[in-house]
Amino acid sequence: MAQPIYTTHHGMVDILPDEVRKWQFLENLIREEAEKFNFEEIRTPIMEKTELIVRGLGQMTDIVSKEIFSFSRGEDNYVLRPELTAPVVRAFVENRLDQRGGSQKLYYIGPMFRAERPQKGRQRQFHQFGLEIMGSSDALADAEVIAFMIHIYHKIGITNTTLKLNSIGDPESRDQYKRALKAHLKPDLEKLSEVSKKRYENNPLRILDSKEEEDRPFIETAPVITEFLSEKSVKHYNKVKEYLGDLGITYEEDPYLVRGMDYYTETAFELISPDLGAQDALAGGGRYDLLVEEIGGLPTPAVGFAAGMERLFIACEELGIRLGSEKKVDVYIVTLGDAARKWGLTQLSKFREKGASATMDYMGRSMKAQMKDANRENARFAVIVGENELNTRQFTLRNMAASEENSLTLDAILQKITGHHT
RNA sequence: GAGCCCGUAGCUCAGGUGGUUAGAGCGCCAGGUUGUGGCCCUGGAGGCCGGGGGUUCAAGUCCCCUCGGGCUCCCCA
Repeated sequence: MAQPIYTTHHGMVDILPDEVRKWQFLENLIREEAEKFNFEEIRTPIMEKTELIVRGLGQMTDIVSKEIFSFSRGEDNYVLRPELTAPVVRAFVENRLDQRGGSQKLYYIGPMFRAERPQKGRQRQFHQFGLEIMGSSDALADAEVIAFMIHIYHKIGITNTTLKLNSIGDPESRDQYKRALKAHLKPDLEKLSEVSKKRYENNPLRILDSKEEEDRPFIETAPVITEFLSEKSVKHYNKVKEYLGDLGITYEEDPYLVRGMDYYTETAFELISPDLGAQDALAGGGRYDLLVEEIGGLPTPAVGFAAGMERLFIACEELGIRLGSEKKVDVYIVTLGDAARKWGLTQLSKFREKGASATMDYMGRSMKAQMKDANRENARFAVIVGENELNTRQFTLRNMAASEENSLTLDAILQKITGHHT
């Protein structure tokens, strides 16, 4: 096929009208449900200062070290946001949202950017929705965040998921654990995979979710982080599990679950779906009690999650779930001749004012072609107007699905259509 | 960053061992019905066979390069 001159960037896709319908459906659902949970939407810029993302997520993370779209303007370096927790925290601090009192419950929907090699369920521009509760260290907050996440998938009909749960504790117990883990691995360091060798120094925890075959035996015998948790962390983790139990949410504890960003503390979780293929994480999140302070705010505990929207759609497709409705229009004005076309143009607004959607042909096509178009557009009614109708002021109203026609005045037609409508 | 697979109409795909005007279904447009959609029939538009180079009398078909796409590893949403 002849190649188009201009195309989207590798891994970035156009969302076309037929697809947008399901996006709007999902976005509306998220907004409705988030409002029910009393969350408020926050929108932040697409780009952020590089320093925020590097400090927030951690220099050594995969995202920062190799997946960032960055550019500079003058002295300043920017990145296209790869996730939204750090930007939301920035906005929280910058705008002193803590001064609104109580805990802040925020949700977001929007595009993120990561310069990875695209594959199924992975794009360079992708979309996430998520929420953050800022200001509470209570396990109730963890439970609510997880409950909302699960709730959305259940609403849609995606129920065959696994919630993986872990606690990575506070920094002190994590340091102790790191030391123990390194001590455990040290004798066999040479036998570990290349990636793991590198991580041994700068990010030993991530060795735990290595999928390299050669690492498996050493991971299996490794100490488990839960044994190193402080009393406080254990208490928190137990509370989270207790609350999830109260909510009837089942989970699977996974002591090897370590999340990709450095800012996580205590609770970590991921929602996995068997319908996604290689990229099986639908959503993930956790607690980040130190991030606000790290970024320059007052010490503020927080917890949140982010979910991939494209991945949610993939799961829907696998499960045969259709989101959103068919396109349709209430009225299609079919005209014959110039006078009728002019009449049609001026009458469209009458229908629109009454709350009905209305359209007509713009291409001067035959009546047959217009009827065909009305059918394709899924019109509920066709209003047919030619010379006869203009003279008698009696217009033909055709119910497309029923194939019934009546000759009526415009007022009667308006009433009939909008009556049906409300 | 590494591996594997694939590029023929808008879409899904046919085109044995190279052979003359490159096909089908769906979709699109028009006609059959001088004022009536979906079904049916007929016709039409639409392809530098992703691009470049090579082999050959002859390349959609064989070889090389390149671009684009898909999947996988790593990691994440």
